[in-house]
Amino acid sequence: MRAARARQCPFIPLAIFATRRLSITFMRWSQFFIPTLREDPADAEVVSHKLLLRAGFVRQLAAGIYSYLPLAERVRLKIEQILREEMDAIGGQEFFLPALNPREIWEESGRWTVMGDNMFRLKDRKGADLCLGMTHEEIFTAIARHELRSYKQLPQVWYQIQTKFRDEPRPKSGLLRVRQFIMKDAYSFDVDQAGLDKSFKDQREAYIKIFTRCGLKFAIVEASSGAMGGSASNEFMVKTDAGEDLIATCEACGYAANLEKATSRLPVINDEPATTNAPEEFPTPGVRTIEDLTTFPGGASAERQIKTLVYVGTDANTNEQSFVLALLRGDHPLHETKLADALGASQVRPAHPEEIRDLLGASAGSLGGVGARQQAKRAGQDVRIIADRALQGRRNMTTGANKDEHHLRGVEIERDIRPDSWADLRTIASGERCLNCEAGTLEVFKALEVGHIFKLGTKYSVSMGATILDQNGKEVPIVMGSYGIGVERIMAAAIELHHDADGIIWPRAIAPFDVVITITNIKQAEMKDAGERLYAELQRAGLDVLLDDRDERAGVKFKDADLIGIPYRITVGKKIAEGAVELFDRATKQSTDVGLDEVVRRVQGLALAGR
RNA sequence: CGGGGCGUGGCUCAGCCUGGUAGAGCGCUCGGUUCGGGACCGAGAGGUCGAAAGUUCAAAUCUUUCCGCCCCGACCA
Repeated sequence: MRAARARQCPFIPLAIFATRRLSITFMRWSQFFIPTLREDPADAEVVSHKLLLRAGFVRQLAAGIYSYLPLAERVRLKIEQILREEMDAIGGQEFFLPALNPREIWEESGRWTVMGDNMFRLKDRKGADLCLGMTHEEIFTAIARHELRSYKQLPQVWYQIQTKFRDEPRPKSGLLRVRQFIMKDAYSFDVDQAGLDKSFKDQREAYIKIFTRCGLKFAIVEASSGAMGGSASNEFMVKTDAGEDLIATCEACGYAANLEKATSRLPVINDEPATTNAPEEFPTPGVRTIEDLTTFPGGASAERQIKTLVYVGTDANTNEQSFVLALLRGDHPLHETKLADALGASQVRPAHPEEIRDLLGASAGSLGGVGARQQAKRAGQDVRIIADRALQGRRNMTTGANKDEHHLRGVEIERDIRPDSWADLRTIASGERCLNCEAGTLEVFKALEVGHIFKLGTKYSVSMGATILDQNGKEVPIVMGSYGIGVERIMAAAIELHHDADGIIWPRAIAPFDVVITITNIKQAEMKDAGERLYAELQRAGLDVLLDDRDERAGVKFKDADLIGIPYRITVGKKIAEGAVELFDRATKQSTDVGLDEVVRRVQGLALAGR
């Protein structure tokens, strides 16, 4: 641990002289660059953004682009050190790959197109296309395919801590959603699925250690793999209203999933048998919505209706677009990611009104699955019908007739519509029963994604030709995994979780300093001398110490110290006459008198306990 | 990309509706008094009012275009 700390502050172990000089020069508040602000900056909305600005950690350069000032840099280095230690502990080897990538490599995987406008692109002087890396599957795979030949070389776990670029449609919330950020991304290379399972498990356990050490409370949830491809993925989520994801958790059994994946148990509905053996059309003038039809005479309650949504999906492999009808129970909202996943689509969008009319001959509000295929065929189109599982076995339902202001009743889905496939398409809601256990109820929370691990499988190795010879001398694609952590998001999440009205309360392991010494009156020699002595002793004890030697009133110093969130403060004041100082705990705001001879040991014990 | 808001000293904002040539608080500099929870008094420095074009005798203020930033939505490995 000591060696690790030394690496983080390269000058310390080199020479005693250097240590004293540099430290004494740069860790004094009077010279250290900490531009605190008295008022909340106008542009900041979320707590972490406000505090990072106010406490002098960051400054904004452009939308979603931030400069990290010395305090933030120190936090960054501490987080990265934890990342390195935990990656190294599971056999990870650190790389450093280019952020500037040629177009060709991204075309091999197909993601030059898939990434769309989210990718920053540029041309060099010769006119060749380049991009700024959003993630590094392609580049690592390119190295693997050239250099890895035999199963004997596997497994490999490669990682880097690198800047990523994403042209977010809407950067927001300070460091939570930015266009340039630092990511620890790791990639595993295995011979087979069993190897991947092991690598994935190693990463998962390392992630638990990392986030725990960083002072975050988090949930591990099942998630969609999305454009990354692959078979399984887990997200590491911090519950906070500043987050943009929604997750569902079950207190009873610990089930947790992103809403894009979450399922629940619904009460069984026993339909009355249909009175007819075919759907019956009836006029519904003025009815446009599910709601309208619930109150229309001869209509149906929402859970007895079939909602029909027309989407256009882009195939993830061929990039071809096609129409799809998504069928849900009338009172169930669609989750678009679930639809995309079910279709194997890279993206889906609602069809435009004209497209709908051309396809089905009616407008939204009167659409239905009955006869939709034939309608589409007449229009020279194909349409795939995919139905939510909650509709399975339902009969005597009501839905649109594909004829404006007409509906059908007595619809039996399996008989009258015969969907091409069934899938979980609906968005679940808080309070629904957990599917994973008997007793639990699901709660939905807002959460911030701080890490995401994927079982990629052979998506990249196949498309990019990364193969090795297995034990039988047979050429097989390498089985890959991909594992990311957002460094700034850890920083911001820690603040979202740990702050009060006075400012940040850093978790000890990632605080920019372990302790701040506040000399209440710098002009009093006795206080100043005692502060200086403590400063030197604490540094010698291996702590990161900030000495507040500014010629300011005590109140200003206390406010600033609280704001920037150093876990411990030693106040050198009047009690110095009796040989005592105060030890202030930022988190609990408890202050205790401690003898000068004892304070170094006390602080050392407290601060290092958090490592 | 759709909707909304905002751009005025370093920061937070007023002035704009009703044109007449720029203000406050905080911060900063100097002097003095203070000195354990963002002190007080006095004296200062600091602004092409986001940019361009237009209207006008005259534009921070009115008009047009553009740029930037924030929020909601869409989107989001």
